[in-house]
Amino acid sequence: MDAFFAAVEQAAKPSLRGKPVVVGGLGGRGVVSTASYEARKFGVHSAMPMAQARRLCPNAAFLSGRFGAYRQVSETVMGLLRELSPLVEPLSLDEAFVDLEAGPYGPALAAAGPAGGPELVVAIAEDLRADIQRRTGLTASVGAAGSKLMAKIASEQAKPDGFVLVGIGSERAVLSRMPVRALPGVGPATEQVLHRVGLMTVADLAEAGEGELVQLLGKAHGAGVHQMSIGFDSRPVVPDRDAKSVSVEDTFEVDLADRDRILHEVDVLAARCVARLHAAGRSGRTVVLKVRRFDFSTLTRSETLRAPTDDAAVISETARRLALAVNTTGGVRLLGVGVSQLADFSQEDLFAQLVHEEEAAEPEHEPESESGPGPVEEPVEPVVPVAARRWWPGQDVTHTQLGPGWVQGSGVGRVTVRFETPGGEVGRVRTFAVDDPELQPSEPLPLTEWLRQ
DNA sequence: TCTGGGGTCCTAGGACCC
DNA sequence: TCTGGGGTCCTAGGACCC
Repeated sequence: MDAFFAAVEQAAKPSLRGKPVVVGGLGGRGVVSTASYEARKFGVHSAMPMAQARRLCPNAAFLSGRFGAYRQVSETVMGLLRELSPLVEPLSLDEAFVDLEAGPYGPALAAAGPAGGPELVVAIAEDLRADIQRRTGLTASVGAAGSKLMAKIASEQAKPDGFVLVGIGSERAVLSRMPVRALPGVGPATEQVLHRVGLMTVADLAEAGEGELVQLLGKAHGAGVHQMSIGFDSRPVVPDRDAKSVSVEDTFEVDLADRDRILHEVDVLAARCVARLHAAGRSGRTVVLKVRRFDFSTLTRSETLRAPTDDAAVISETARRLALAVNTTGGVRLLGVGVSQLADFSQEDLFAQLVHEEEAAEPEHEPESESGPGPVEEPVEPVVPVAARRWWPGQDVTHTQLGPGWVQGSGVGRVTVRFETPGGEVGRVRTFAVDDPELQPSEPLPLTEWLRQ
């Protein structure tokens, strides 16, 4: 999908169409998640500090994300992809690989031969793009090729709102002139290493050979980069990959210095992490604490338990213990709590299993000596988040008299709302007291009639 | 007003085991 | 009388992706 989050906002909010839109963290330490193409003209791009984006493009609309709405659109798009093949591998909310050969067009594609069938592929891709446009009101770009590598590169070239086919056999011709950075997996660090020895293009990499690349980049990465440089990629499209870790983290508006405050935030994060674990019906054996200090130095500390757990108290205590061993003088900018080595069962299953075993073995009952009575469990759940401002830019609201709209901004006891809907005209703006009882948060509206079911 | 959040994969050293 | 060679697990960090 093209500029996905920003495009959803423009589709939902008529007044933003054709205008620069920036979606991302609105706090003092936020970064840009997505910039619309209009905002990109000003130099705004993903991962840029929001403060810099505001300087570059002060007249843009700055919105925090509405992930529920993005997820809705994403599901519609993924559904369309699954009509093309059961083998759909999502990379994120707005991007996926599809193995066309495994789907209804597979036989026809095979019959057209390895280099043939471009007409059919073009037709499939353009139909898909039209369907996505019809169903979501948004544009998508499609790359088609004989491998994930080349399809990905083709889709980059197709953006925005386009289609690019890399025919079988033309991979090296397409790749050769590209900068090394165009290969997925070659980021700033790798690029620097390669540039330092004069390797600038993908053709240079192919010529250098696997030996030299392994020497420069290490075994796995070097071999992988070399394979890509000669256009070789045999990775299959894999749907439904199980997550290998679950983590949550928070950057604070102001660095945390107080030890008790840090421990409290660790508890809050552990609770959020456990909630996600529960929702996924999984447990984990390794607890990871992440700390980013005032100077942006970042470290992790982990502890592997004897068995997987999804118990909030166990994960909280472990994370706190790890936190106590970290030097936090100078202040903490970010804290994170994660769990890995995931197992497919939840704690309830484990207990049930344990009880069974104990009943079968001997009636002796050893109390869980985990921590005895220990410190009283603090109520970590109901803590009001710092960002509990009731109104945030972009938020969906409904007014009892004026109907649906969205928050443009709020401050000094006031909130400004624009009343417009996806299918309607550019709406008018009204301002209310922040505690106006006639104004309530509401659910995102569907972008098109098609999404309305 | 410097630098989010949620992931994946790889490497390297030390402990430990056979 | 002087220290092999593998394998696995754990921990920590780093690069990269969206």
